[in-house]
Amino acid sequence: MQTETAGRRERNKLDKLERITSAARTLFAEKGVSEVTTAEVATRADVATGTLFLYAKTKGELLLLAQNASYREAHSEGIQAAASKKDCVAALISLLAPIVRCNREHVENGRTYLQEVVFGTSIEGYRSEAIELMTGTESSVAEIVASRTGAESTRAAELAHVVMAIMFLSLSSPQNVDLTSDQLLSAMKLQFTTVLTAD
Amino acid sequence: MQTETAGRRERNKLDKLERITSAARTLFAEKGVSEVTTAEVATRADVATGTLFLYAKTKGELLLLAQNASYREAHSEGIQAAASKKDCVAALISLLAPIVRCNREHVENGRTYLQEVVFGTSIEGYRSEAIELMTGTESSVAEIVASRTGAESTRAAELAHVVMAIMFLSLSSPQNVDLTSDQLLSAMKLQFTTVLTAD
DNA sequence: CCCAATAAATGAGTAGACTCATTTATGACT
DNA sequence: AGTCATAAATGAGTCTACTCATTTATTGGG
Repeated sequence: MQTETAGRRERNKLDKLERITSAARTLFAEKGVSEVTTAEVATRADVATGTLFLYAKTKGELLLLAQNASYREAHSEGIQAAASKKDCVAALISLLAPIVRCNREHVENGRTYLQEVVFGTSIEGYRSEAIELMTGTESSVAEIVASRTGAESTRAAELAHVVMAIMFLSLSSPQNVDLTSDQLLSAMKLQFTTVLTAD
Repeated sequence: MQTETAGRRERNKLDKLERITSAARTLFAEKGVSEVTTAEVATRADVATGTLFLYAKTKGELLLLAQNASYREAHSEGIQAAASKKDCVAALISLLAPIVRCNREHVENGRTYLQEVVFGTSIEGYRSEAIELMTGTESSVAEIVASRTGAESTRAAELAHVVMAIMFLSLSSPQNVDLTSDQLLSAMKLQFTTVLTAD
């Protein structure tokens, strides 16, 4: 007897995951990761503390769980916005602007998200998902570079890697914590131009 | 009555700092940061746990305290080695090779060091020292770029920033944890070339 | 030399992320 | 329905970085 929806067990898990995700999102947005305890998230999601760690192995994974969806959405937005731009740097900025803005909705959370992506330790789980998102973005960058400058695909891939490095450090650097998204984008634009133009 | 050496108090502090630095260096090198507890370091340095945190505000600062000297030395070595190189990329690799090797003496510690530099929170203390070291290295890079390519100083500074970003991510990326120093340097060289040559 | 002022050291205590032995719920099979 | 096997949930307990009220040491002045 296979019902349309999966079994009770599966539905329960989905429901808990949803409650946890939503609790984490709300609390992190309100107070910032560092001011939220895992116990708080558990309480708000109405699960035991142990249960929380069944759904996210660490507090860092919890942040990734809470934010990955937004980054995915930002990525699609960026792809759409970039499509119409002819100039390479302009296209790159259009592509990355939504990601930068997403990251900067809450500076501390955004920086912690990146920290978790690069320095986190979980092999599978939400970190892998985040890494895939980044890889996907890097591919989009490579495609833009290749199509707008006519560079060969290996060179485009190298440049894409550099572009991602620039974005990563711009968003992470403690020197930039007080900059707005637009200021960050200007700074990034300058570096992209430096890197992509002969002289 | 001003003796040659400072007062007993000052000498005691210096001595404790030396014991703590050395204990941290040894233990971190032996087991890696994550496998060493602050209590262990305190015991080995023969101070109380509370005392440890008088000398380094966090475990991360302790790592910076333990490693900054090595990085400073690596930087001087790099400057020496780069001096004789005419080619820009070759000079950059010579400059940065000692730093990369220093960082890779122990992969986990090296990555944690960088994590601490970028994401740490202490304003003054050993983190500032580490940031100054990085800034100094970036200046050396800028100087090399300016002198070897004839680029204007603003452009050289931008390129230096990019070069540092490439090094930082090369050393931090989880994808690179299994690469040797030489493999990392090759990968970096490729990216430097891509960025510094017109096409 | 003694005393007050100040700096440093101490270690029991706290907070918070995470674990794991036990309990509870679900599903499969008769 | 009843029984077993298995998956999931639970929360008391652990571990460890870090704090802070108390104690101890140093110094400079009378």
